[in-house]
Amino acid sequence: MATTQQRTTVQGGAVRSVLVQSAGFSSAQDIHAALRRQGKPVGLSTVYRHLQSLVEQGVADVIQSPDGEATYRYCGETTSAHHHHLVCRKCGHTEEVTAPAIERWAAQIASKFDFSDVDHTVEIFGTCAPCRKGSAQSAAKS
Amino acid sequence: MATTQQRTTVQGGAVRSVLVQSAGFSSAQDIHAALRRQGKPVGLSTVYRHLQSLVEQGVADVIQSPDGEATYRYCGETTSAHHHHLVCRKCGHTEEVTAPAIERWAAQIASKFDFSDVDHTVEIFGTCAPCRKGSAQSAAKS
DNA sequence: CTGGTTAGTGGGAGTGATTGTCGTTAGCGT
DNA sequence: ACGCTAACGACAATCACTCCCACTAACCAG
Repeated sequence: MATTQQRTTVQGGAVRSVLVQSAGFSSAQDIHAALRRQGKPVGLSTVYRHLQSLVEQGVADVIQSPDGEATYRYCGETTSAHHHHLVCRKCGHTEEVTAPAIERWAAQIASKFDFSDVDHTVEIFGTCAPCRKGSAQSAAKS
Repeated sequence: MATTQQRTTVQGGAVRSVLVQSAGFSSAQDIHAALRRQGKPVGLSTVYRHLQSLVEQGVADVIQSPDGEATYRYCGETTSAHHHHLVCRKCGHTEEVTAPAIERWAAQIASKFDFSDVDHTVEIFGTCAPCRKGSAQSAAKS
């Protein structure tokens, strides 16, 4: 009743599936390209639409890459709780990290300045060991 | 010899001055508009160029606003050290916060997963007390 | 199974931020 | 004051993302 009707479409599943399969964060454009590669020429608009709804449903996370591009990652079932990411800026490999201390700190800071409805973003970028050694990391994206 | 020559231009000073005067984070476009308003029609390219160099010099901070726009803030003299921000998502008021614990935690996480060249972003968004009360805050931006 | 209703689709145009180009302008050392 | 060249600025180009709208196909009766 309350929930708007959601039709299960082929494209919706495809987008979700790509997101699930990809290891780290992928941009909408990446996903669109991957879909075409798989022989499923899903429209760009559709990709964005599904990405947005996945985010709203809480099964996907968005972070803004340093160059201002929005990147998405499937984080649904594994982590119902709030968490953050440690992302390799070369291969895109992502580790999920939780830090209760950070959450507490954020809440503390917020109350200290009397801010309400507090939200926060914490992302750590670095270079993972494999990428550091084999600087020619070309196997990331086929 | 070694250092590249830096010419002190009127426009450079103007951009910097606008950044210093503005309370919170402003987008490049905002700054450009402010400059025109002040009767200094500085070119948009020039604004971006100066903003970038200010960031490189470490006197300005950039964060990506939720809608993907880059926003800049003057953070030079007050804080030579690494710090983060608590931003009111209504009026844009910004508090600077430092958290050695966070820095330590980030470094710890990084070494745990053997990541090097680590960088991180921590931004806290909330609604400050004044904005919460007077929910009809229209005085923020003219 | 069939038909109607309408959410979902797609592609192309539109938008808005940011970058690149290149001839012109104006600091700065001589 | 002169000349060299960094900096400027207007516009074109790019790029991620959104909008529009006619078309397709899911879902629900009958």
